[in-house]
Amino acid sequence: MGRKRTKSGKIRLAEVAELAGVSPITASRFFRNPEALSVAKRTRVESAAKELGYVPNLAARALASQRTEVIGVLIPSLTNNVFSDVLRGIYDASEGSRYSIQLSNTRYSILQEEKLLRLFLAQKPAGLIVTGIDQTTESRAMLEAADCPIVQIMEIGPDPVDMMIGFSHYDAARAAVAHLFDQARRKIGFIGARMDPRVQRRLDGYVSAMKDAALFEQRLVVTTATPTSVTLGCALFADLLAREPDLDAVFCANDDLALGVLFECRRREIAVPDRIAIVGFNDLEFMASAVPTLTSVRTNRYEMGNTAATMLIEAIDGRRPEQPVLDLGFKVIERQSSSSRHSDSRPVASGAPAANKMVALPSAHD
Amino acid sequence: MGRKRTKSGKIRLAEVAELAGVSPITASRFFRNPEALSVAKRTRVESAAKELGYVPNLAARALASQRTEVIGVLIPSLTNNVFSDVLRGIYDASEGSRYSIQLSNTRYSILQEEKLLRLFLAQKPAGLIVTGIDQTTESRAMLEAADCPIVQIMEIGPDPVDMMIGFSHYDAARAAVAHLFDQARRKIGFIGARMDPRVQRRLDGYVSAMKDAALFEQRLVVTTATPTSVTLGCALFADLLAREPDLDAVFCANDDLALGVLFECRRREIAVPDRIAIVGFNDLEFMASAVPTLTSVRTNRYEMGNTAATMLIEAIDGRRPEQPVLDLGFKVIERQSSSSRHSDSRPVASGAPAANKMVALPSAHD
DNA sequence: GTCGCTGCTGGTAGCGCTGTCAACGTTCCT
DNA sequence: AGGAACGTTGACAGCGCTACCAGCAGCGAC
Repeated sequence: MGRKRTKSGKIRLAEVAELAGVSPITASRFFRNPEALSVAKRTRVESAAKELGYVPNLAARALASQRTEVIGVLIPSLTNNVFSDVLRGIYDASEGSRYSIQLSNTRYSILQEEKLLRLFLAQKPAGLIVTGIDQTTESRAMLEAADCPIVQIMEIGPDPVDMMIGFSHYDAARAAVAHLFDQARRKIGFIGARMDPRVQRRLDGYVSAMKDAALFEQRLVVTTATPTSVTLGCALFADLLAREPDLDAVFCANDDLALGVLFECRRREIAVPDRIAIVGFNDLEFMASAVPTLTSVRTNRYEMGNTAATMLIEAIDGRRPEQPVLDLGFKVIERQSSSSRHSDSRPVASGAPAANKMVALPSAHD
Repeated sequence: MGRKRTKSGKIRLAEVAELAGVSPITASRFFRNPEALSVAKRTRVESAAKELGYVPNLAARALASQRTEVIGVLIPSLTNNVFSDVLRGIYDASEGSRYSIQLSNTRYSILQEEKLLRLFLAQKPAGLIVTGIDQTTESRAMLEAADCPIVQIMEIGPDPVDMMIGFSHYDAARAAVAHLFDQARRKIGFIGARMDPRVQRRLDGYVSAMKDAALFEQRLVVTTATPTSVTLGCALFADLLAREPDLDAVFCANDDLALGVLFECRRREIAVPDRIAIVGFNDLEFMASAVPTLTSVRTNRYEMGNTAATMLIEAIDGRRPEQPVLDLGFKVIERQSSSSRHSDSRPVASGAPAANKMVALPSAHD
């Protein structure tokens, strides 16, 4: 196809305009608001651009228009599976739009977040996606003063900067504990790693549910600031069991920890769920394939990222959502690891788990 | 810190220059090449910039200098753990440099890759990181014509566009099979998903090793184009076992599949490693915690991304590496799942050329 | 027929920065 | 002493695009 662009690779808007027989400004308008052109000129510019293989110079556009077509995304981790799902949703939503994603990693530090935010804002982004609701005062002020749409993701809270999409980690944890109560479990331990604000809120939910049932004891809780891993799940569970040998269930703040607990149980020949029930959080793919299959709290991570980016783009284009705060809810997916009904020896023709029983439905709005 | 910038948020280089008592161009030089200034002016500009909270306008800089400070990164998947480690390495290396990362997802499509490449190149990136060595002819031509440094990552091959960093998937697979031979395994199955070029080369390595030992049989190979998952590992293993009940080992093209195989063995009460040995690929964190612990081929993913970005940035700044192709090697980490000795993990084979020192995988848990 | 409106088009004037080159002062050589 | 060489600085002229506003038809309303 491309044949004319052999001159020197410098196809400017002016060249397109010349070939189309219009002024540069008309050609410019074609790319920003084609409807404003007469049909005749529109087709002329279109074919001229295609013929020349014109690609707009984004830097010039940004300089002249005083705004960029960049969406800044601040997330705490690039490794955590949870965020890679969210990110995929964001990238998928940005494809086909004219916005590009600029990603930065805060490494779970709100000071780092503040620094990155300052950097982003200086470039006048078209929009911003930030993780969580626990910004520094300074960050909060910058976000509030920013003249672009902003979406906070991963959780919901009472006081959105602008838009917000997520779910209540507190309610989700309470639902997980309630499920274990349903299974007649009483001595329910909690293990958590990293203890970022969202994990902390899961712990808070666990604590409140346990207190409501007058079953809370501090020694049932084992946490660490160390980043999460399966190996860490093994170790934390070992600690918990040493403290509390009568344990009959563990609620893990994420699925990696839950898998570690499962492995540790197997290593020690502790029957799951007969002696100890296990519940994880996030419902990563492997939970349904483990043996026994592992109960978890399903969260809508891809959808969260996708919806956040979609809402943001719509807001940038002037179509603000009628409902700026969106609760995506969660579901407790009951599987063998916490089920009293012994469906243990199932047909083994395939690795696919049997149908899952849903326990709780989307969370309430705050 | 920032106090003076309350005027109107429009601090330009001219303001900084004025406050520092120099010409704008001198102030500009301060940010690009501070060494070119006298010490007196340098400190004056520096403090003026800090006082005003000056942040350069990247769009203006890009327009005037005809180049951007963007490094384009093309990867096939945002979800795969392997790439999130690589990405983390890239982002870590880019921090502190003046380059920012622009990430795009090819979704394992070389046509999509070609399209994205065209898009990137039009913006004159400072450098490019692309995955693998299997580009379309058109992509290859564009890469060759690009006037920026380029690093191909994830594997090494005979004909680098520019720089290249990775390891031989073929050799790694051969080493894995050799390890199984050492453990007196003969009927070694292969399961693979997605079958992208790198997985294909692992299969090639497996096939060649098996043929060398006159043990190759087509029915030992089960593959699918479906994206990988633990559940898929269960299913593929079930297929394999149905075809070949006498199987005594499985080499899995990645660790998710290996975990699925382990779960399926447990479900069917097949003893691992007594009846069937399992070897995975990549050595993700959980492999060391599974019960039994799972043998895998360790690859240096974080280091690959980190080194690629570091090399690229150095090359952009004019310091090209003396060695443009870097083989990061691999190690077969023997664990219980393939060991007749039921021992702890130990490396048994290493694919790194003598010239390259093996650096331990930086903790994949984050 | 004139007025004002709407729809489309074009001219002018930058956006904030850097490439290029010239000019200056100083040092060091011959 | 003359001048070459260097280090340092500044003037100028855009980079490619778009905001803003003006102009100009064509139309209906009075």
